[in-house]
Amino acid sequence: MKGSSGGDDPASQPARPPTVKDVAERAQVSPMTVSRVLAGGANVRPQLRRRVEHAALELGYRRNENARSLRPGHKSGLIGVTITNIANPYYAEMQGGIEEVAAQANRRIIVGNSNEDPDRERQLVADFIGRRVEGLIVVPADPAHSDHLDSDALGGTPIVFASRPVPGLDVDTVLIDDIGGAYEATSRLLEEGHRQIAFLGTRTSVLTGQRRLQGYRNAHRDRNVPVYEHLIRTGQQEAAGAEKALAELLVHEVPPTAVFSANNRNTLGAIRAIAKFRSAQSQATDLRLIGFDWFEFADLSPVPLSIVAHDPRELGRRAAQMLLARIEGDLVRPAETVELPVELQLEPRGPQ
Amino acid sequence: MKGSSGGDDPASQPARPPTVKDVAERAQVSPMTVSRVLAGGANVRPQLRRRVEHAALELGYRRNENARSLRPGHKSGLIGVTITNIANPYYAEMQGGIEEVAAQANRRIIVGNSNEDPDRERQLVADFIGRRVEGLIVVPADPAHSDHLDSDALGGTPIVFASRPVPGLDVDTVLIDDIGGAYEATSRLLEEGHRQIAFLGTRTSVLTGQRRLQGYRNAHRDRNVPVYEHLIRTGQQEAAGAEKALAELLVHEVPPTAVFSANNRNTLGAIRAIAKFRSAQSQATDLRLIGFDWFEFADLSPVPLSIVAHDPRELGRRAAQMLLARIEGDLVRPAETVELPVELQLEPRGPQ
DNA sequence: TGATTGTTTGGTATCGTTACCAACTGCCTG
DNA sequence: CAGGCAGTTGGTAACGATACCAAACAATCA
Repeated sequence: MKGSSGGDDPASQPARPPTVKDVAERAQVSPMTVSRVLAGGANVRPQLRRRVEHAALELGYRRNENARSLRPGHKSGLIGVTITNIANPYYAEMQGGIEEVAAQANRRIIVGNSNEDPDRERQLVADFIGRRVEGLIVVPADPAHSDHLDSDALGGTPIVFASRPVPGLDVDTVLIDDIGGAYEATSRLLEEGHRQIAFLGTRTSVLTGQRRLQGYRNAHRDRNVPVYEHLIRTGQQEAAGAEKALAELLVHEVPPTAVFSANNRNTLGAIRAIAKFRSAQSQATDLRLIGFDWFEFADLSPVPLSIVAHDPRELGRRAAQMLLARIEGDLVRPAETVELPVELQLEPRGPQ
Repeated sequence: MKGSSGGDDPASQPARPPTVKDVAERAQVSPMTVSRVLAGGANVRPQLRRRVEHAALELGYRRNENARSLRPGHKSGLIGVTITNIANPYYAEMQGGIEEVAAQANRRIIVGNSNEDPDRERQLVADFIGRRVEGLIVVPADPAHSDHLDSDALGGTPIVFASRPVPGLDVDTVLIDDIGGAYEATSRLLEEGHRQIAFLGTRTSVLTGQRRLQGYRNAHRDRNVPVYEHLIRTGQQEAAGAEKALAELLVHEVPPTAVFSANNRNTLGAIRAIAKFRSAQSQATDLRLIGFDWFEFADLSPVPLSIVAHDPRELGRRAAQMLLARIEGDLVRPAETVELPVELQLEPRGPQ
């Protein structure tokens, strides 16, 4: 490296990155020879090879991958990822899993935040395809507006849905076993003798929430235990709403003796509601609480808590693996949906 | 769109994405006219324009951005981001802030996980430059091994360091006010009358940790309060280590009456240690605890807690803004270091 | 020595796109 | 009716890299 920053002459050069041609001139060879050296140096005289390597180093030459990917047979090495909310630790973990597998396959990920907006998602996907990504991993923003995710619309670019299904599209999908996890948790509560179990969840247009409610209902049905509809409270996206909802239920004439909360936001609200209710009442009326999703510091909950734990990182890994399988040839295999197992932890443990 | 997936003939075509040439043939015009239509359609007869638009839609044509970025004057629209640990919610938030600002400037981010390994970081940066990213945002893995981040080595690609400084490199940097935050927290404890304040932190090769320790020392120095060196415990990267370290201090002959913990991992360990110590002792010996970093559910801590809160999302935003300023022309302004303010929250609040 | 083989090197064309220029159209003006 | 002009269209070249072929050369054998 030379001492100055940028090109050779700070003033005269317009700081254009060097090309094979520049390296070739400096090494007094043809561009082809430079290309050959950079490709491994087979069938190049050692003397020339050293000269070229030296010139490349001096100029700070880097192959232009965009130009390279233009040539027939070459791929971009990019995988496009759209996430509904990057800042959510759950999806952050998932992205970590995707990146891990992609990196092993020498691919980079290009990430966009759809912010739960299908229009934004459409733009992002269009941009990614324009960059000739080899494949897409998408957390679908809205199953009802997903025409742009149809394989026809993608022109053959492989795609995998992560975390949320899109009914009607025949596409590889990786999900958490929402139904099974909710079923297991509810069953546990029923087996412990509870007959009035509150359900706290998000709005049911989020399919994940819908599936967890279904597991709750299935568990009741299979044991011939009636569901108290007034104990089912959906629509709480944030902790504050969940706290309010449970607080109302606790003073109902038929109050719950146990609570199943369908995600960690609702669990947090439930914990607060129970903690406040306990300090208001003189006796220690501890409600039984099971929540879907692990969260940091779950083991420090001031209220006894069990959780349905799962591994978003593994979800990301699996999605990336399925995508790479498609990319590396298997385009005919029928679309597949994988449901990752969950684990009912009676005592929450540390990070997974 | 046609009914079949991929090209026109599922069997005969090798599923190559359509090009301007394909669209031109179908619309019975020259490639140039197609290009013009796609560029906005100025000076094209409406009839032809419609024919081209129709043909493009039918074929599912998308401009190849890689080919486009090859032409002089055009940029890649990519920003490279390397993070030491994507799964850490702190950096996930930061990435969210970067993406937000980048998206507004119609840029995509391409993300790699360095996993605290400077070699991996070097590879990622090389790859990004090969893809002709317009700029880089890097959380430096190891300040001592950062030659590859020198502006000479980058060949003029603008770079911004986020969250951690690299002494010796004259580069735009966005930091948290570590020293000030630690100073403020420690000062508060001293003003409350505490004279034996434990310090829990990471290994000091992480400069962030080093800066927080400095703030702790400065607060003592400015008030002429001696520091008990045995109360300073660094080297705990995870909660388990922090719990053990504090447990040892609590049975020391000169035990702490308050604890300052320099990051959320250590805070978690401290909470656990204090909770266990409290239940072991019969009396309620509540240690005063202040921790650096906000974390989810901090308000649910079973042990009284104050925190030094800051906003990683804003950090990401600022880094992206500084980078974009460089990209969009301002290459001569001298390198700048910004320290974002922190807030001492005596009662932890919800997410920022 | 001439023919044959193998190695090293460079010229040319191409990937997909678009800037630039040239050519052509139809229309208006002098 | 020639000349000019605005509007429209297509040909050519270039961005950076490299696969393919051909040329030049050295080494080997009959």
